[in-house]
Amino acid sequence: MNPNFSLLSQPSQACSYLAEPCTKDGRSPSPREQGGDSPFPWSQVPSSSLSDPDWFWDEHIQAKRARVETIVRGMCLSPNPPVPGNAPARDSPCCPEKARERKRKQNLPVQQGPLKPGPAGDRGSRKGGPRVREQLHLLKQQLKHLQEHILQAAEPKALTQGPGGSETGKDPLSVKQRDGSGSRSWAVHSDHRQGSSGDLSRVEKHRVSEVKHQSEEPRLLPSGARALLEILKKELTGAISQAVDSVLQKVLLDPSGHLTHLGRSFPGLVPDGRSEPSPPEGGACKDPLPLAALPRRAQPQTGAPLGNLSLAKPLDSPRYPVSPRMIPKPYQGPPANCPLTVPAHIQEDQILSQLLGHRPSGHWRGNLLQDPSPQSHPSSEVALRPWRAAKLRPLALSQQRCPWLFKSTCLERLPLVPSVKMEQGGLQAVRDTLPFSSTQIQEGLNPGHLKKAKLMFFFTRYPSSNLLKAYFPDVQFNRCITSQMIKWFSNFREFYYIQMEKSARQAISDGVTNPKMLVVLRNSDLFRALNMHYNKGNDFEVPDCFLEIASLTLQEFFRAVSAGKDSDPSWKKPIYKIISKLDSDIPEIFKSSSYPQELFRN
DNA sequence: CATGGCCCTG
DNA sequence: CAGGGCCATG
Repeated sequence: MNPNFSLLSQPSQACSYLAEPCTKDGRSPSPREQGGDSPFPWSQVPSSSLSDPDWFWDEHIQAKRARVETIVRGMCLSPNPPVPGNAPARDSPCCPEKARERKRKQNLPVQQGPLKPGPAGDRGSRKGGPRVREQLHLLKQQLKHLQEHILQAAEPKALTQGPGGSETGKDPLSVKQRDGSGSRSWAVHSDHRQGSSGDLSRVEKHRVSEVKHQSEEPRLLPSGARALLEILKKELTGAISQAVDSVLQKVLLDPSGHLTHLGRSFPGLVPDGRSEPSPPEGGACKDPLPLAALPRRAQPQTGAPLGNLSLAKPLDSPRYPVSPRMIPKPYQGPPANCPLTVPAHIQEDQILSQLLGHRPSGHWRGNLLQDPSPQSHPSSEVALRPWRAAKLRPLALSQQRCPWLFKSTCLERLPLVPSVKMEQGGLQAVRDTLPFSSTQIQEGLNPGHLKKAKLMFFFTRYPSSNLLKAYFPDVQFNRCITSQMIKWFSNFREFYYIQMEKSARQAISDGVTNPKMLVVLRNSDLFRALNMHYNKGNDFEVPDCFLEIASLTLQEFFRAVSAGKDSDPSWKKPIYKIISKLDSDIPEIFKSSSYPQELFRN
């Protein structure tokens, strides 16, 4: 018995056990923290606005107004503050252009908002913010005027209310006490955090309170004035409610765009449920390491046991200095047979494919939808079936994809677009401006495809051509392409089996007798070799299931060789047969045509 | 005959 | 990794 080999009690079990030993390594998520989910002013809006005393102004109108004000303030804080002076240069390619866009947008119907945060989301928000603000501003002014009228009409007493302009003029505390909304304020607070429904319900609440107040005040007024007051109030509140609602919708939709934007780094986006999907207490086992503590970049795509987030890189990428942020660890192996991983993948796929993979086509989809050209495919289908869309419009797809594909291929060795954000900004611009001319994404397989194929090898050693077709939606498959890709995997296997055989023989010569003692760990030479081959740059977290398969393969080779079967010319066949049955499901994320982009960074 | 896998070679 | 030959399947 060689004590140097760790024991794998049950080879066929939870994949995440294998790598445990290496589970430490203090990678700190801090750098990402800064760049990632931090800058979301809008996320602060709720709290700041709620803590604002204005909220409890008993005068309902004032309250609404305060809300509007708050929202406006929030908008000002939003990612692209139009505030002069500190305009983030990185995000504004060219100011004149932006201004033009804004102008243009102003003429458009205000609808769009609820339309879906889709592709145009980013731009929409950019222009939407200011636009909404201006609308609000107008409304505010109107409100002011109306209020003045009302107050004049009402009575001098109103003067004490000092409604004029100061939304914070009044002492909120007294107000609070008066209507005993102290506790309610809290409720509202929590409501607000709930999201849209909360906001809506709050609006309702205000409406209710309106009624109450209305019954009180008006009796002091002459009937005529009272009627007028009521009408005005109604109109006012109605208008404001609408405005507020629409603004809220915008605010709530826009951020979602941003969210998805940084999806991978924004914790909130990752359903907490995600932590559950880990294998029955086992997979995550001794990894109570809360998700929060882990580099969050890894989470979203992690559909699997996070068991080994860290085993990650015992190896460091030799040549290219990788900033921590650049190590996305896109995916944690979803143990082939790990249940529970599916939902996560799906979610991830939805999110990513919408904003990553299909962002480009999404762009087109957007156009399609907006431009109801009769001949185009039913937009619903196009919208609903990204893949379909891609297939239906290969030309468009290639046209749009090419530019940035080129770009990334050219820059293959350069730090790659760190995130979607970049793509949205810079690349989108590039895409929009580059001529489609030299684009023949066509039947060509680019290095990205190869890389992706290699990564897929971690999950499947014997992919069917259909599977390949499914996972390379941006490839126009033909006989040639298909066989080339099949050939790739054949080559991958070859290397893989060679390594396995070599390693098995090595173990034998090392005196190992029990195949069960053979386990492929992340710090083993074998793993190093494999990783080097399939995951050069080490920017992908090799899934545990692969390690398990590798271990098994190793053991099989060991058995065969030590049994002297290698004298038989086709002694490997049985092994192949075994291994060929152990393919795992490939994470949905790989279906994203742009997924490999993420990994181009070496 | 077509497809796909393995093997060997460059 | 690509090519080409060989072989097993269907």
